[in-house]
Amino acid sequence: MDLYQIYKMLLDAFGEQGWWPLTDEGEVRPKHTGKKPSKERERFEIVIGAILTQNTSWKNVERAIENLNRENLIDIQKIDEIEINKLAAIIRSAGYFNQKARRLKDFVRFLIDNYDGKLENLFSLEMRRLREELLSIKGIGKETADSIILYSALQPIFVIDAYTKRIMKRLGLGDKNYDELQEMFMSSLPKDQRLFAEYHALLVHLGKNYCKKSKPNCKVCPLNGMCKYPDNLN
DNA sequence: TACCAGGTCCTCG
DNA sequence: CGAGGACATGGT
Repeated sequence: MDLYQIYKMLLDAFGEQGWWPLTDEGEVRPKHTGKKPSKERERFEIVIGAILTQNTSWKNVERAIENLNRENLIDIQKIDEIEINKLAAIIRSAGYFNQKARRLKDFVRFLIDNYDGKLENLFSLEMRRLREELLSIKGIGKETADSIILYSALQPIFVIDAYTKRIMKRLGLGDKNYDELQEMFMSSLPKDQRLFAEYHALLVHLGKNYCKKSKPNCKVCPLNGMCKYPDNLN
């Protein structure tokens, strides 16, 4: 049972997830449409979402993004200009709002200082270099950097999150750290952005609805047959 | 009520 | 390096 077969089982069970959620023109609420970000505004919305969702449920992030949309703040210059306390109040529902307001402002400041305030300039870097640049920004760790690279810059890197770690551990595929898990996925799968995006989304769906931290739904889990702990013994 | 949610930084050993 | 605390809201 290899990682690609697991992918196919999840896709079979859940269908296409349509990540990353994006806000349509004229709307305020992000939706999973499967549409790739084509405009700067859409790419930036993904960056914002990736930062706001750090250790926070997407539901809470969604409200914050709705607020930002209403105020037309999904804009690099406007985030740079707005007073930090006002920004913090607007993203309040996302939790850690003071810290995250600072991180959003740090990100756009970095972009303005080094890349003429344009994501396209930053994203034109080769993937490894892009990752180094993102990781040099305070508040952007591995998962956030990789989410931005995969879903906003559309380059093929595999995102590891708490769900992925928990699922791999429970399946019996190893209690590994971020780098080890990423290496495991990327060395055994075709380096394809679409595949990596869909796979990660499927793992999130599995982790959120089946392989939950407490009270997992092992009985109806599509991976039950190949799991090391099919009855939640761990 | 306590735990959980699509982490990261800082400090300390 | 890895463990432990801080950061904070909203749902169950």
